[in-house]
Amino acid sequence: MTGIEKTRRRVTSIDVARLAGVSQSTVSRTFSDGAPVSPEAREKVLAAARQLGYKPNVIARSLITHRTNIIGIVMADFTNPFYPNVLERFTQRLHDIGRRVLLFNAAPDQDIDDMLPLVLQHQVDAVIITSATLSSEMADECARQGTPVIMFNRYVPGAKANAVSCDNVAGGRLAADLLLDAGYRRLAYFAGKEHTSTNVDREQGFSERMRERGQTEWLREPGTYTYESGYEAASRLLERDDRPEAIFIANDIMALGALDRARELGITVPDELAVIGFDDIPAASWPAYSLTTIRQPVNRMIDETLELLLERIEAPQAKPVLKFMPGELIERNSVRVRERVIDQ
Amino acid sequence: MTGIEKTRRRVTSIDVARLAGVSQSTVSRTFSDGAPVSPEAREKVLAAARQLGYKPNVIARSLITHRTNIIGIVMADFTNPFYPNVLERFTQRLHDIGRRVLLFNAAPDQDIDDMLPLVLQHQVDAVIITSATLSSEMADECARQGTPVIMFNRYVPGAKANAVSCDNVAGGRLAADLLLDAGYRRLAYFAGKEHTSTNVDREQGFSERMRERGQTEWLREPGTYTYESGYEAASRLLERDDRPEAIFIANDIMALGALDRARELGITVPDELAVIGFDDIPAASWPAYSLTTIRQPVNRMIDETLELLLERIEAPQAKPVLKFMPGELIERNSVRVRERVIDQ
DNA sequence: GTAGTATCTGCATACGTATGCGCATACGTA
DNA sequence: TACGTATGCGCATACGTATGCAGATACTAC
Repeated sequence: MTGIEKTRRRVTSIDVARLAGVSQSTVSRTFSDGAPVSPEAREKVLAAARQLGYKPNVIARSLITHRTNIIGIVMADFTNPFYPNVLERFTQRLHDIGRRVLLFNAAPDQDIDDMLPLVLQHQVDAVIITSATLSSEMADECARQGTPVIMFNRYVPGAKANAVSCDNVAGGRLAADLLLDAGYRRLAYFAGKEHTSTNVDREQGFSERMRERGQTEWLREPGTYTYESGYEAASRLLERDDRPEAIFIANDIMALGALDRARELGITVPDELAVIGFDDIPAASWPAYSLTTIRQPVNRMIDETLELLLERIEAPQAKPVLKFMPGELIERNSVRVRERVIDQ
Repeated sequence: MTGIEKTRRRVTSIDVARLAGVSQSTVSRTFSDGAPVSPEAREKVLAAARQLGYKPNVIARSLITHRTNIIGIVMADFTNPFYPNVLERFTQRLHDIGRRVLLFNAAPDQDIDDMLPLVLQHQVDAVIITSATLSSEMADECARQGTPVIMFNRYVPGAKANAVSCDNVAGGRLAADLLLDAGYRRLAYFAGKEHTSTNVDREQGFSERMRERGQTEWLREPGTYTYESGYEAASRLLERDDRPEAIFIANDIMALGALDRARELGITVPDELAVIGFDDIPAASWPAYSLTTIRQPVNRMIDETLELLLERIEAPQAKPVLKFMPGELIERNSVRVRERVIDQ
């Protein structure tokens, strides 16, 4: 090209100003939207900028505007296919509204509280935390500093932090209803990670509804929201004499593990065993599984999260909000079609 | 707490200095590793910082050091389970060496060239591009600005950009050998996205080896590296009268789609049909599929990428490098065990 | 003709931190 | 005691941009 071979020094707004014959302020204004610049000045600046290959330095800009346009996202569980999907959509949507994503990966059992100060040092405009929770002290710390925090798919009942989540209690009730309506009686619940709000709520909804419908006993196996834990829970339970007829499994990826184990044991689904999961990950619809599940309304949850996020960036001190969105039953072939309900 | 209720103004190193009775420089030195500070001064500073809740502002720091400790990662294909895994490991490893990740999501057919200027504006120390390629002009632009770029799992033959990739040609040869050794003769190749280096190389290796071993004809179906495209390619091919005995499929997620379609059609694997994939994603090892595949050495590829990255951050003008790492054949049950080779 | 308004511009300063430089102090040596 | 060296410190400035303010210009209205 006609390349300026300075090659070394980075080009700044001052260089552009000099070349264009205007002040540095005018260059700055040319690259800020609303600012008043005459068409001629703007043109000279843009030409000079093009010639020098100038791009505004967002670091320097952030320092003075106190806005980075960066959103911190803390993500804990990449092995569950539900979350990469969530991350992708968040990233796309945020990109479209001019925000960038600073990604933090919390190790499975790492305390988020250690990670958050690192996030805050970057002066992010807000933080989204998925599949992990925050202590109330840390939530307070963020509030004090004026950085909004939104938890996605988790919440802490007491804490002063915003959260958007699926209505997992209602989802658990749906699952119980579906299995009972279909005529299954010996049921089981495969738990996800203990003490997570998703697991607690799904189990609570399931249990509530079971009792309301006169059921008092069912089996329970612990798990960790991984494929392997679903596979192993199924191993333990399906070789018993009193093996269950139907299982509500706390998430889809565990359910796939359980279905694979059932297949290995020659147990046919849904005749000898029904399985219902939670999330509706892509693999749930694959013919190999055709998993009946409760779909989380991911798009709406993300919409709500972003809306809340933008609100809180404007008004950080507003009162924390919890939003719950209903899940949707997706019937496939891992639960037999429900009998017509005659009595009751 | 005993909380200072200033609540409004953000606390700076000057505030800490005033409270600690030292200069702002000393505060700065206390929070920079190698700098000389007396133990007493350091203690006073840390106490004051704790009391005020001070955390260094990395934005301001970057402005003057010309280092952000941020690595830009551009990721194009979240739906292929291979990549979330890669992203997770990159994020972890970078975190461990004190770097953060600024994440960019390129839409499937979006031109990366439009996205890169946005990345560069953030003064990232380096850029990693996965499952996407860069024009040579953009590569030059990055070089000119002194920002190293490394492509992961893709490369552009002519471009002045670093790349780390699996040796896909060798992988394609492995696949051909495995299928021919096992006695399959009517073969097919299911292609990934055309014009990607992964697809071109895998197909080239496969074709080369086929010809070397006297094969001149095989089938070919186009695809896009998605589950659906594998499913559909299988639909088209498996209902023909001359359907193939064995398929080399350009990646695992497509192979899962093909296996599911074969199952629906009642075609037994590996007796009536063999399938070999590429990547070794987690689902490949699930009993439902038990997919024979060529494993990419992800950990070593990531190690190499990071090593190269750190080198190039120190010396951005060094000559671009291409690194290829061999894949490993993982034999499961989607290809029958190979016959003992008698003649030849 | 003057006053008033609207539009644009440059000056100066601020954002929060890092760091070269010169000085002060402490220590060890002869 | 005098000197050299090493260490710690504060001053001042730099990083690259945004923006309040006042001055300049052009235009309108009276």
